[in-house]
Amino acid sequence: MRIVVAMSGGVDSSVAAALLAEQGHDVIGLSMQLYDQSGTQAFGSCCTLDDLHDARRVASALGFPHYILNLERQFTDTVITNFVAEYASGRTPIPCAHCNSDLKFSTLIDRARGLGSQHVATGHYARVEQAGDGRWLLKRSVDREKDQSYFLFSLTQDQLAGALFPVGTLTKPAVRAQARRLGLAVADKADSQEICFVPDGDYAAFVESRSSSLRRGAIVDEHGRTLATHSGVHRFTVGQRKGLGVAAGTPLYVLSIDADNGDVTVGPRSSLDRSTLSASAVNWISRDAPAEWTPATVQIRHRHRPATGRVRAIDEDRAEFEFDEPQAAVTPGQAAVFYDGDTVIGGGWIDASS
RNA sequence: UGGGGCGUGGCCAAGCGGUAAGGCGCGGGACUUUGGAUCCCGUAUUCGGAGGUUCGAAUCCUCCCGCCCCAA
Repeated sequence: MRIVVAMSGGVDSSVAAALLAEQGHDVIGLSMQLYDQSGTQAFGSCCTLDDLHDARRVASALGFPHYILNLERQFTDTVITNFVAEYASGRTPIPCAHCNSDLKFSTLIDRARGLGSQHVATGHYARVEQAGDGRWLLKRSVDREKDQSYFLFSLTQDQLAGALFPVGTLTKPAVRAQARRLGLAVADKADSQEICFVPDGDYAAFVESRSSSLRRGAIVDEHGRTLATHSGVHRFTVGQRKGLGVAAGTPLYVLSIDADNGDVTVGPRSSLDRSTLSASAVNWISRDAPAEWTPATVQIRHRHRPATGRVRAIDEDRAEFEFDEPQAAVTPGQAAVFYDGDTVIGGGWIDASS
């Protein structure tokens, strides 16, 4: 069948494309150009000119077509706009999750259809399976260390129906081994990390350059006493320890951020624990929204060890989760993804905790 | 300028004659397709200043400088 593969230029998507091509599929490689690269500075880790070039080389070596889509405007309108707005409002965004749902599995899938393909493959470490009732399931990858199902929680049934994750059943070492076997030039390329569109990792400066409403304010303790001032709520995230610039004898962590008055409340690590969370824009995948408390595990950030507890839907849009054991730093803006074993039940964006 | 206390790295702070603990902060690294966390490493040739005593002082003595408290 004809399959469009989203190629970032990294090892994973390259191997994904190569394996599908090797299996005899009619592969078309697509790469997304996401931001202006007129500058010569070294951009982050994904989708740079060099990466696009790497993707092209892989496609060329394996003999399938490769096209570059200029999605700068869409990327700016969705991912970057959301990123900046979230930070400006005192929340902590996950651009990768938005990139997946807003670009890779929406815009890209549209282009795929235009190319006569119903399928989009990526290099994500996750699995898609169809249940007996026809429902599409999103599951963790075989390599639990690399699992990226967390970033894919918002995929709809339609999107999952057309999604393929060829490396989801492989371990990372196996993927690299495949890359070497296939003679791919990217076999030893470093894993990507950090925010791809922030060149030097200074996301605060990035936000400052794109936002007109930066909220300055005070760093206060749990009793409301001012300890210091800060130059913007976007520079903080719940659970943050470093960068507060306040020496208190004992480590201080950001407990909450109030973008309305600019207060960043800090306190000891023990004050970070929460026993419940609520999330909105919840996407239910493996089942319909549960009206009753349902046993589940939840991941509240990438690489968070899943916590046990129970979940239920509050209404059409929202869900709440009760932890068996308190969890530290439940952060608004991050995703809460509910699992039943390896299967994603659903997930949403955290907006409160208690 | 009566009485008392104190001045140790950016902050806090041990040490009170034997050759500068520790915490926080900060810097670097590891980890990581978000941010954060976590872990590891680093961070005062020098103790407000100048003399003196001593084999040897941040630690004892003298003077000076600067803070704080009480009393006026």
